[in-house]
Amino acid sequence: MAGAPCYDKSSVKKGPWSPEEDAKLKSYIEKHGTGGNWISLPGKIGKMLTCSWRQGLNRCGKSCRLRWLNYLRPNIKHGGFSEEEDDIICSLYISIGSRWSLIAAQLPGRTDNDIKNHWNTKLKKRLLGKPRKDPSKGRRAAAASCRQLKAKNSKAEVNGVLPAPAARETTLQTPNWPHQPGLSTVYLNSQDQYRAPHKDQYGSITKLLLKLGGGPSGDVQRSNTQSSQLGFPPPYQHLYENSLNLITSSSCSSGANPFNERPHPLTVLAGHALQATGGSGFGTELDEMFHCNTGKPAAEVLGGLCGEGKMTSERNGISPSERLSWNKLSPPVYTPLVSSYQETKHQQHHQRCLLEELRHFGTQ
DNA sequence: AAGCATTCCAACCGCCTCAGT
DNA sequence: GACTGAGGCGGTTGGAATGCT
Repeated sequence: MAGAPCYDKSSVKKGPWSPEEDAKLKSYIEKHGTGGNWISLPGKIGKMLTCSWRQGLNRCGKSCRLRWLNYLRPNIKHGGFSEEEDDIICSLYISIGSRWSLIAAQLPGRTDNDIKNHWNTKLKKRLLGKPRKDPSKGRRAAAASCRQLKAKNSKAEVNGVLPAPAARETTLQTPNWPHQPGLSTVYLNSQDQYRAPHKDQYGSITKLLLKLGGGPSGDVQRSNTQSSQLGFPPPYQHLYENSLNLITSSSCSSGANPFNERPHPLTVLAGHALQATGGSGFGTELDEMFHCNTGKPAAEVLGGLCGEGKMTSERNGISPSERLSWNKLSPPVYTPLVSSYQETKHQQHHQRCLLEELRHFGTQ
């Protein structure tokens, strides 16, 4: 049954993994692979035990999977996030929200859990303006480095491989990433179908963007750029621009509509700006375009989206069946805009044109 | 030095989606 | 189409480490 525990809670071990457990799991997977079934993996490990490991791996399959993916898998990096990585994380968070697995896919060696922790403990506070001391200084950071080094080396020792001193040191060095590595794949994972937002999926990004953009009473500096018109103070404009660039690169390189799963960032940002400015934050051109396509002002079309994630069929004026099919083709927010192109032979081309148009308004 | 507060992160929990039947 | 099991994901938590007073 979905959601049911994958194991008998009373009989499996929980809590931190011991070096012995790590060694058992790592050794088995390196020799035999996962076999495509994590649930049965602990049992398989028990059957192949040698004399030196009389006890099986008394862990649930999910726990094994998590441990492998987040810690034991080769080429995993922990800590030491570079500024480039921080930038990418922030930009992608603004673009797609808390989809950590997608963000992690853009940062080789990083796990979704690591990025999530990094965001929650550092980046979020930094962006939201909570003052912090330089995290690279202080006892805690130093101790963390020591812990990390110790863990790395003890792991290697468990596996019978003691890294050379030079190798040990390099494990703590900040990785040197190219500025925007491999970003064209962020939306292109065929497994990543559109998923309806659940819970308050947009809530966190709503708060963040409102904070960045200033609220109705926020003291927001204005400039000639659309990003600042949308309410972004200069320190955060580059994040906004970067998020657009990331999405744009995805779109251009694939030829597919990269926004099948999520609203265009401009749309989200525009909606938040609308909320933040009480509906007066939009240029008349964009408002006219929305009205021309939907018969409704941009405030009505976009404002509703941002608070609720999805628009209702009643609001965007299409039938439930049409809406169902369009859910697969484009995010709900675009339904009223792109529906006028539905009859054409080159539907995707027109969608891209429309997106270009929207982006044009966003970057002018 | 002691005690409380805060930070950090590994691991767990529960929900959702998908594939197989 | 309904059901089931497994994988995957994001939110949350427990507790150790560290900071602060």
